[in-house]
Amino acid sequence: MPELPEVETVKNTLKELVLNKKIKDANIRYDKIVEYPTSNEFIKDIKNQVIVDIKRRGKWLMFELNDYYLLSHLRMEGKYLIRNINDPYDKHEHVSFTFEDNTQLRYKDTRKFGRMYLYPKDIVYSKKPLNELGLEPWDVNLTSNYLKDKYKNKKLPIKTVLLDQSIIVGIGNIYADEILFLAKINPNTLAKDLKNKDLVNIISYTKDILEKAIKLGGTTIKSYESKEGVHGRFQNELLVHGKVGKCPNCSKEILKIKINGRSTYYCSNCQK
DNA sequence: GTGACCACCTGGCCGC
DNA sequence: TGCGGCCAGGTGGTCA
Repeated sequence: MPELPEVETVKNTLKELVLNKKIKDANIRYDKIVEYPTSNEFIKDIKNQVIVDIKRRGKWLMFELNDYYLLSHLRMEGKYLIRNINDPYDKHEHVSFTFEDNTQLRYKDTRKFGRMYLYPKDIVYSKKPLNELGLEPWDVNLTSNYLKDKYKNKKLPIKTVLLDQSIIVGIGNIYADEILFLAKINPNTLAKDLKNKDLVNIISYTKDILEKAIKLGGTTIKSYESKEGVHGRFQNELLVHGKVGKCPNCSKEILKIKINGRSTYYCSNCQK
């Protein structure tokens, strides 16, 4: 999916395109994308709202409106496009927002995994999903002690635990592999068994990698693009994820395994 | 509370 | 060429 850097890139791109636009109508072509409220309420409530800001929390896009927050998760393949009101719909464009200038912001999602919520501003942080999210990578409270406490009973591989959005937000399958490679941690190591220096390294490399990926516009793999025609460049910087061949450190072979059903790439020599 | 497994969907790729 | 099976960057629900 779009992970944190990709969502940040989408956020920044959309801010240039739709900020201060007033939504005069909305259209939901696939109901399940809107998790809350009902489709009818969603359309009724969002009419005449102005997009006053766009923020990000973890992998969630937060469209700040006059009275509401529209939360949008792109999941695996979601993307936003600007279209004209008369442009024909692609079969994978499931939600559209029409502005007063007759342009439309359309949500396109081939696999229909993306989800949206619309909450009044005063309760958005107390409701799912925002109330279940962990710390941002740059949160000053993200310390080795915080991770030690969160990991103390985790009998799961660190690869799996890094993807847990209730601990640290924003890390997905790609960046988890990169973080563990740089921290020289075997992805199968149980989270509870990590040493303090491992936790320090995880925090440090998480910030480094995500910052670098944001600067490069994220990672473009297969279907993900920040918006149509815009490709991230971080895929050129990936060290292990999706690599077959030799480790950039030691020249031993990069292995591909499954951990809890997720493809995982690592070097068995560097990551003992 | 924790962990394993499955479902959600579609399209691309590979082997036969 | 056509078909079946597998795989894909995420998350939530169910069950033991």
